[in-house]
Amino acid sequence: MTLYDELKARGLIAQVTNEAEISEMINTGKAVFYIGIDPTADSMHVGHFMVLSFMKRLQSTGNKPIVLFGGGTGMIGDPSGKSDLRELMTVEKINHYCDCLKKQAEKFIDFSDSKALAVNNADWLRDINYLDFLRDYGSHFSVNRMLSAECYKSRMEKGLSFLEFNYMILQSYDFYELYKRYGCNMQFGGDDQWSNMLAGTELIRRKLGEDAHVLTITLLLNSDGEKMGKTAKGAVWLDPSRTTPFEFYQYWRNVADSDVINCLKLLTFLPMDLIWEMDTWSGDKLNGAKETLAFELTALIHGTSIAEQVHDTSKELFKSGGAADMPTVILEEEDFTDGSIDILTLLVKSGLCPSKGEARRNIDQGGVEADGTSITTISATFTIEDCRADGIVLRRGKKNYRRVKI
RNA sequence: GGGGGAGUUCCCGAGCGGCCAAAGGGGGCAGACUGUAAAUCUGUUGUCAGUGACUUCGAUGGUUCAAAUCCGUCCUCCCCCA
Repeated sequence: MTLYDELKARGLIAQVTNEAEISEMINTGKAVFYIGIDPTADSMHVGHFMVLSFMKRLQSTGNKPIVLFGGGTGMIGDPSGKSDLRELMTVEKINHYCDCLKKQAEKFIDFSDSKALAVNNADWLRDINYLDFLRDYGSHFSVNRMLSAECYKSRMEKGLSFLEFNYMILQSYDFYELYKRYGCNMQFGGDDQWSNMLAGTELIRRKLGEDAHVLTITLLLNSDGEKMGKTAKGAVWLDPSRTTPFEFYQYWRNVADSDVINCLKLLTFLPMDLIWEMDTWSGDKLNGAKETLAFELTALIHGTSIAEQVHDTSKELFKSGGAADMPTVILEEEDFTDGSIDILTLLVKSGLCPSKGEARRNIDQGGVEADGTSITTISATFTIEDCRADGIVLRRGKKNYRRVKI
């Protein structure tokens, strides 16, 4: 199976401008391609991971990736998929984010011996002269065309500022610039970037009369068509200080039956044969596929040893209700009054409940356990002695554990 | 610049000067059922305290015994006209 066929089989490819040429280039390792990442936070999330592993797949057969950090475009903000104007960030913040993202990218992509390139569009965008730019590039963009683009449509009702409207132009200019500088003739990105990316090929054609290509990567959606990689609390981050490896593992361990195979295809590097095999599984067996998914992804991002660790922890926790290694909170003597602490305070201190009211509710509803026994009254208390040694294993609901000790 | 409309608790969205901590939906959380899945059903969903207190309805200042609801100013957004 050629690389392109595999990418296709995995369902990674959403749209392409010219399949024949693109597959030829990719398969022979001749592609010089770029992917843009805008600095919107100090860590990447799952969407970025897909894009990065896509690069990795291509790099492994000799294609040359360019990672473009949006130090310039970050000043504007991409309106695609956003319902509201994003808050403008300071330059310091943008620069800082770029640095953080770059560090993360280096974990996945091999930048040694210029096998890959990292660039920042701040280098050419921030010093643009407005008038010159308008004359040289603005003339190539049709407002009518732009307005019909999918990424602006949704904003036509909510309102779109001129600032954001320019995003597409700058992204196009990036492509053009990279084409000239590095012979970069392909751009990859999330499928929501299709129109932005396409505009770039158009610009290159108009300015240089040459063809450049675009390929979009399937967005990771669940069977209901919602974006995956998000929790109630926010995104699933790659940075362990934002989303702990345990939480990360659990997120994937808990995906719906209908999404496992898709996730395995899109996110892991497991051979397709194995995934086809898993596709025939059902019931409890399919449940096992989720373990594989969670383990594989955690290993890719946090390393094998950490993946094994959280894998074991999860198993112990859910089988026997206890584990040596689980989120632990250390209490201070001051947390106790007269040598004891009540369950409500304890739940809040442990971080299991955000407020005492919430803690009270969880207890009332029979959702709290301490060391395996369910707590039935909110007046339950624990002594300092209880918290010594291994401490107390608190559990809220089915999946939230915390060990508290002094 | 002129005219009109809107800003409500996580989100959407109702809200008569007192009966509003604020309808309804979504989401979240907990319980039952299960496979750490989905679907379904039940409960719950501002904070603190055992029925009461406290802080919320863009910001700020008023009117009133009493304001999310009335008035002034400001900020933000949307629509129409230019």
